Amino acid sequence: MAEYPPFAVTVDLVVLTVRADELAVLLVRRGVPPYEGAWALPGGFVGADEDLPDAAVRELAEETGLPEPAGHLEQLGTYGRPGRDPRGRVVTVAWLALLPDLPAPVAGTDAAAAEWVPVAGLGRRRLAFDHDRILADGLERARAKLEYTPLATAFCPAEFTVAQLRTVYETVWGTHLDPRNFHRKVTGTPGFVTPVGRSTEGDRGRPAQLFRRGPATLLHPPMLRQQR
Amino acid sequence: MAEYPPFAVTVDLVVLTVRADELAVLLVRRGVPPYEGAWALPGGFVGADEDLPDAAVRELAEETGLPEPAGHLEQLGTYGRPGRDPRGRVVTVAWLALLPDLPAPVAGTDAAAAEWVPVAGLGRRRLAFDHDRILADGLERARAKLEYTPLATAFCPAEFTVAQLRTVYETVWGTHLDPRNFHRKVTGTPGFVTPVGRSTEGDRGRPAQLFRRGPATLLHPPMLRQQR
DNA sequence: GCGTTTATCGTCGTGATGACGAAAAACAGG
DNA sequence: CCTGTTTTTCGTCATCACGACGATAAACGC
Repeated sequence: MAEYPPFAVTVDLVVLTVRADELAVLLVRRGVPPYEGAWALPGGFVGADEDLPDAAVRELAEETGLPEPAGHLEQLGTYGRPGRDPRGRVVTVAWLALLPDLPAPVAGTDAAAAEWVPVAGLGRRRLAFDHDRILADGLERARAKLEYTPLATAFCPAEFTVAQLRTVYETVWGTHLDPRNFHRKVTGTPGFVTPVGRSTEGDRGRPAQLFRRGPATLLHPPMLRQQR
Repeated sequence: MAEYPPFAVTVDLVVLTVRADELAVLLVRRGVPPYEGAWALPGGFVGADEDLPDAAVRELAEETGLPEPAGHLEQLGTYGRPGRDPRGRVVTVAWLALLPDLPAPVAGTDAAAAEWVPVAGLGRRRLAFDHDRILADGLERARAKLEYTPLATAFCPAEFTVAQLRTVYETVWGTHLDPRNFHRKVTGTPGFVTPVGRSTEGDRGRPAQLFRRGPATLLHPPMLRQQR
């Protein structure tokens, strides 16, 4: 293998959650060069004998402090433009994680502290390396996948109401959805959600039925955002 | 960078086409160990100063013998399980290419000759490395993307008839579609196809209008396969 | 008891779709 | 020239999904 150019391989994570009616991404502030002091996606190098999904799960656990989160993790894409890392030829495998709002504070074992940053407020702020592009791709992937998969449930706790699920769609898409039509669509799509049998109490208004995510892996027909 | 484990990085291609009413994948027969004599996806190592898309385009051109094919190329996923290549730690970035049926014979510059192999006939035949899994992922991606993108046109020549496009869908999905409803759907979806103005001649039956692919990048609403 | 809030059920019109009929436009063969 | 065949293209109709609402149910605060 010595005749082939050597690469370093990293994993980077686009970790999204919905908290306080805002879509937020997990970012770290870099404490060492390059890009010292800049915001960046959490990530790290892949071990010599480590599988790629294992490296992503390990980094996710390190950054969120949770052993086995109930969310969703999928490969997003791989970025390897020469010069994207001034330290050398580094190819990064980016992953997209969708998590429920974590009650535990985010404090990784790394020196750099991680923070939830609302994506709406990122504006013109530049991330380190090519992480702007990776984040943009992750957001687009998440928004698109809500349409034809039940992945919005990954943003919710294990048991949730239809209104909570609707808030996820509205927050990720930045749109407003009719509560009645949304309710009909969610409860009418086979396998999307399954009723628990209990209801919420103590909130304002009529108690809502509690659901868990259903067995469906694809929504037929999909939940389309209106395009106008 | 010396403190981080070194990897070799390759690109592998899932190149699909529709020919003779069959979905076919471009495969090469390996001439050197490991997996000597086995079928494998075409691919190769990424250059020391080469971007990943450039490497994929280069390999595609080498294998198909065409400088700039009119098809579609997108990143499929990255596979890096330790042990997937007996020569060492190799991470491969897989790409999915959809091409029209090439009139030119496929003869790459590599020693190993490339061949179109119908995917239906692959059956229990094992490909080298983890290429079975990569091919399966590529097929699933292609089938899914026909639903909500106009990518079926990538399987067609620059000018095509509605019937040719329908054959693509039927071949990739393995289903039968009603010609009248398909015609209504294709011509009624804005931006899917644009009429050329001319028609076919010499074929059997009524001459068909010729179309080019339209400007749309997403199909709204999507062309759903019936699930029953 | 009453207003407020939220969840859930209905209704109605519209547009997309599956199933299918029918006409149009070419050709082959008598 | 006529007829049958093939394929494209246009219509029709019932059904279903969906957007835009109205209406009711079930909690709470006062």
